[in-house]
Amino acid sequence: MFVRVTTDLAYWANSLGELGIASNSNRKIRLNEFTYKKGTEIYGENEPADYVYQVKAGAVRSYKLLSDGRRQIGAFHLVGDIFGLENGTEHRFTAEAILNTTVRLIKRRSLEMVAESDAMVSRNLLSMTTDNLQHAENHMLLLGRKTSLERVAAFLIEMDRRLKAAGVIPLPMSRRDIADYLGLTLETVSRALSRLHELDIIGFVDRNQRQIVLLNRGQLASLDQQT
Amino acid sequence: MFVRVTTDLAYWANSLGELGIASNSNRKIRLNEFTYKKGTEIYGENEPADYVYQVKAGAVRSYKLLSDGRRQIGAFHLVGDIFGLENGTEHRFTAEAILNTTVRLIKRRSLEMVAESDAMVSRNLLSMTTDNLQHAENHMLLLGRKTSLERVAAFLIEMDRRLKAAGVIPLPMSRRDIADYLGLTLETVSRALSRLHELDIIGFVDRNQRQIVLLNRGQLASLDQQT
DNA sequence: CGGGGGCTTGAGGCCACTCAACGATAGTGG
DNA sequence: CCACTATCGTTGAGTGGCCTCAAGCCCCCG
Repeated sequence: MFVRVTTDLAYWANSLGELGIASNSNRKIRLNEFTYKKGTEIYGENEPADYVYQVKAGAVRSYKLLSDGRRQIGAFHLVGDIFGLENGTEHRFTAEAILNTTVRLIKRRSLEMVAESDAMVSRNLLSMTTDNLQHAENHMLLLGRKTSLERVAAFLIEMDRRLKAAGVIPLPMSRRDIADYLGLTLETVSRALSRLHELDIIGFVDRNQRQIVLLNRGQLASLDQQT
Repeated sequence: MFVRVTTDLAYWANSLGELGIASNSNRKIRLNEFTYKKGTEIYGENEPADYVYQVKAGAVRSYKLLSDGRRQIGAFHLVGDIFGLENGTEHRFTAEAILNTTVRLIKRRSLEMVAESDAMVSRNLLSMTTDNLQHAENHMLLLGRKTSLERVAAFLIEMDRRLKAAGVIPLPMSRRDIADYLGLTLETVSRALSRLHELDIIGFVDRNQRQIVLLNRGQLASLDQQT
């Protein structure tokens, strides 16, 4: 019933190798790596989507802009995440490095070739797209119907799940990034975090408040009115 | 580069037939039809996803609920649209008929079997999922960052594109549905529509205000701050 | 004809936004 | 190594856009 899913570019590169498909003139398939400095753009909205990316180190934000500068971040990409995978030929978001970030790259065309002959890779592509869709669907509920406190609670729960390191959550993104992800202002995010701190639901570790520890996960979960 | 996409259950049923796969004991693949009365549930969130649906007549809303009743409609499904397609085994939305609605059904398992051997159907599945994802991505921007007037303008533009009939837009859904789609209250939607009417951007045709005509599409588009 | 649902409109309230000030920190250049 | 500056985060005061509550109209439908 369930299909094993390998969301790793290395697997796909291997598949390319096994198929005897060489990238450029090399016989061996090589995953190219590239490092982006903090704050730099990886690709822009509506640019041709020639590559697919996987975060090796660092963190990335994907966002859309309105003409007057209002920004909506659609997703954060953390270590291991694959992003920039589009079905069409153009990127639908702008992607920027939040920290100095190293990514692995694979040519979109190569990936399409693997998918053509490897049903498992093809299934993985669909599965990844579905995961993205599911995330977007849940996020629509958050953006359309949740209060500021519920949004921030949901955000912390998501980040706890995705990047917990020894009990603390080392957030790579700023309050403004969080706000633009949650459809709030940075002040509202800050006030919500202060409130959670007052209530002894979260604790701050470092001075710039980027490391957070969950003191009461149950209470946090109850603040986010899930489904 | 571009692949022809056939988003029609009839095509998939044909593919099943060509593959010699019969549904149940019948030799011929038959697309079952079913009619739901206005307001009835087609499937519920978290129910097993055994079927995929295509709207033949009527209209459908897909939504998520919070425990206290807050509702977020993720999409409206109009004539021709396919919905209920999940990659996992469970539906992620509740689907309800807005009007008396006739749907065509196909077994999910059958569809998976076609996709297994027909690369084109497989591509179509990915393409449909991508379309849904793209819609959700745009909707996140709307829900997170647009004003009430911009949301309503965007809604009218979307509906104009999707169900225009001889210049007028015959909206199947109530103000409450529109509000739950746009992350607003029904009163705010009503006020926005009145405002657009005052500005001579839209006109009402019938008494219950469900038919709308766009008098100035350009002005409407400029009210919705696209990308 | 009576009841109920859908829509509009008005009055008032509240939650998140705006504007502002301030402290702390990290990055920069001398 | 140390000012200097820009950036980030918090907090307070006041505003405003959307929500809440309410009333009334119209139409559909029993």
